[in-house]
Amino acid sequence: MTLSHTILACLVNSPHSGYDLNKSFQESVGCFWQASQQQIYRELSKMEQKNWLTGEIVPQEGKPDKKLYHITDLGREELIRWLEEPTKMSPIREDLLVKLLAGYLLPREELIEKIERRKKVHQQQLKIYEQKQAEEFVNLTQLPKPKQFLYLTLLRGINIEKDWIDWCNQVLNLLKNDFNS
Amino acid sequence: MTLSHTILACLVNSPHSGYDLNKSFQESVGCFWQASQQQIYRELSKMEQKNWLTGEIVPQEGKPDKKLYHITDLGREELIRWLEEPTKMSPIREDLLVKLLAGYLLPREELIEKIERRKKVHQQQLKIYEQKQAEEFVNLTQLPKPKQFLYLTLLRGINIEKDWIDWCNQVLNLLKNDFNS
DNA sequence: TCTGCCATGTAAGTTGTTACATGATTAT
DNA sequence: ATAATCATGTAACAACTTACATGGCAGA
Repeated sequence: MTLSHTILACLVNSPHSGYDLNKSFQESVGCFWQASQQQIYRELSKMEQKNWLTGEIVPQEGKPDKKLYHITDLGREELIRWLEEPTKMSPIREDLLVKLLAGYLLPREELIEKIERRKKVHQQQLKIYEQKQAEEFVNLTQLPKPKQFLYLTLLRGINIEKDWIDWCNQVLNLLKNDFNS
Repeated sequence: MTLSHTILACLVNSPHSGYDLNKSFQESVGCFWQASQQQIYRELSKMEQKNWLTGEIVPQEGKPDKKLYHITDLGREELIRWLEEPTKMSPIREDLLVKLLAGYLLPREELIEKIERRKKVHQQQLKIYEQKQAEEFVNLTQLPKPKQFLYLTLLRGINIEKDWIDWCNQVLNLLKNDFNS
């Protein structure tokens, strides 16, 4: 159950509403942890019950009320306990690779198109990350700590995307030049 | 539900028992799809009910009977239908990155040790993959098709491991030299 | 004798996905 | 008018994890 710990990590510095968290998960956190809105809200309720968080209802003008969640001492203790735990590797489950495993059942052009489409997706994502890097992380050493550590995760995102693009190129080369149809 | 399709992809060429599949998932398939023994057996039952597979009980000497699963025409059709579908990106959920996000809450040495431990794991896995590459995939163009396509997935495994190692080095450098404790 | 391999499964609980539901405000 | 943004939730189902359970054979 690490979604709860990811949420704790987000709340350590500042309170967030479910809505805020959902946006974070789509933006910064999304490069290493994905969660849907429904998961987030359900998890927040559970965490409030466990007293890892307290919810504060904040009225707003012209907008519906929001519920700001603050981390409690218990929540912070739990986060630190978990941080110190040994870390397991996360499982990989990649549809595209399964399709490639059975790729000889598809017409060659169709397969190549699939890989090329995927390559484009990663190129786009890379662009987004690199833009962020250039905009938000200049003068890295002068930034506040939480921001510095966020940078390390962005770096991972950039590496992953570059790596995917490399692999796509390798595969496209093999499919086009070395594998006979 | 892609576990079933991964299993179909494994069974296209030759029948396997649940036990065989479990081993495949630990070895070759494991670099892009992980599944536990329990998941595999449960999925096989479901697939047999849907008539994607037929089970054949094979008595053995000195060993318990095994149940060999064969793909049916329906199963093959389903696989091809799925292969042609557009492919979504798989979600990433990486504990280590979450820990890094909150890394400023841990003593610096502890964090560095975590990253170094992880780096070793990836170095070991890379060694295994590269050994495989050298042993099973010489004369790539002369190998049978299914083996050629399996190679493309191994290539992905190798890339992933190298990429992790690179990232670990980048992070270790930053933590040791640029980030003040 | 104890570990590991062969071979299959059940049960309970936690996570993740998909679809549905509400309702006001702001911008085009 | 229509869509997008803000903001929160419920319900049902599918998938995954962890623990338990059996039982014979082979080798150190």
